[in-house]
Amino acid sequence: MQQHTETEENYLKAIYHLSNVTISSVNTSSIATSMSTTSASVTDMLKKLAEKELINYEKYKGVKITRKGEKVALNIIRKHRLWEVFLTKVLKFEWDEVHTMAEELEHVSSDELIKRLEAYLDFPKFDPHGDPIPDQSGKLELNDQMSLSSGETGAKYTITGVGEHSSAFLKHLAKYGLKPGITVSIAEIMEFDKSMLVKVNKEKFHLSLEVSKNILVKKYGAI
Amino acid sequence: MQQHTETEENYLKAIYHLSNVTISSVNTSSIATSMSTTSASVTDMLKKLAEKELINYEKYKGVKITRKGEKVALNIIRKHRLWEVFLTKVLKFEWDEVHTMAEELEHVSSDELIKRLEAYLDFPKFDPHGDPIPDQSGKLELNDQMSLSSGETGAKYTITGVGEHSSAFLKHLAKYGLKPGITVSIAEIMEFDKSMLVKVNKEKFHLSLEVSKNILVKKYGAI
DNA sequence: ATATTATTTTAGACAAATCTAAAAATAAAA
DNA sequence: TTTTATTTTTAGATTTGTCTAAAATAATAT
Repeated sequence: MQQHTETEENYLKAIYHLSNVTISSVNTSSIATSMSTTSASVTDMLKKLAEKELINYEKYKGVKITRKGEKVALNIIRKHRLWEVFLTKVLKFEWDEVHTMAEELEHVSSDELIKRLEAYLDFPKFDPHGDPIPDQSGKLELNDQMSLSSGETGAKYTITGVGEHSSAFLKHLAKYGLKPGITVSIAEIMEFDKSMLVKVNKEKFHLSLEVSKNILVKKYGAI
Repeated sequence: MQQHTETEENYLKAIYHLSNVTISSVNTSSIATSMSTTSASVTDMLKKLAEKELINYEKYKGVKITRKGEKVALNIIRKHRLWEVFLTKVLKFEWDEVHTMAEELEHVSSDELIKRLEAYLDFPKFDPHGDPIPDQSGKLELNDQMSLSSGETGAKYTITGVGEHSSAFLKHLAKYGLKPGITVSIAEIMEFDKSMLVKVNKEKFHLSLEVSKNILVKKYGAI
């Protein structure tokens, strides 16, 4: 069952994620960027993945992940997110420091281990960043969230996730105490640069558009 | 800090274990056997480990682990055993099925993760097989246990560990419900083959010398 | 449409860990 | 002390994933 190398799994995960933010097919250089490697290396790997029917690949025409490849990717993502819940909920790590550890743990854990871990954690539906956790068959609950940047002045929102997972961004949010579960209200939206003033328990923060764009929310009370 | 490959770590672990059951230096072929590989591969790796000063190696003369190498080995063993406790105590796996999973987890977990896991598990001193868990500095509590095979007729003993960790042996013991913590009394020792009849809560089992030799115990009440 | 630029692929090399087969060194036996 | 047997090491190949530099293809601009 577990017939893929760690590297193959990482490529599949990257391709899966890129597929969700790409209109047509995923191209070589975007994979190279997200994997911090060269296009030449990516091309080599694409051949291997296509050989295993995990992706559909045509020379010079980019890549589409197959049903089979998607299942593998979702299984890795499932493991990653469950480990993130374990690290924050059980071992009390901060939500902005668990990504790298989960990145390693996701590859070593057997399906059976993960099944038990999931039960032990009481079947969480979302990870600490608000991303949905696929079930054993790969199904995941869609979280119909909006970007804080499209909110209205005076309205109240509860943070449900983030649109950017870099450590730098997460640490930036952590400084303001912003994370999933926290409720904010928009006090003012600046006309000239669309930056906003938000209120969190009496404290006010100024968020640039770049930041508010990547904060995902639901209307307060809509959860 | 974590500058060694997984393979190097596995070799060090094997050499460390072999050192504890070997009078003089560890030879190439015993390492090859315990790693299920060839002597040629072992020789290659020994050069690499010697280069890093993790072992002392002289051509044709075998190997001695250095202080530095021992620290690395003990750190891996620490991780392995703490994960075994987690898998049995928290995820409710059986003691005879956790070895392989721990073998993978031991390499991915950072020292910080393990420190937190250890605290969460309430600083266990022994793993599910009765083997001592090294602390952060590599110190481990010596368990002064004896082999059940050297016990006396009529005496009562509590199982504290095993001298053999193969899955086959552990599953064999599991069939009789024998594991660390269980108390047995020796009903009879057969003269001709040193096999023994032991009593566990009113049930009697016949154990061959091969088996009783690898069951480690303490006198009942001496814990 | 042709020239220029950007992207993608191939070719050839490299490092890690492994293997088989042959050579060298050590240990055991005659 | 030779001879024989065993163990260990070297030599040369293989696999996986990577790289650089060059060639091929596609996209853009004039």
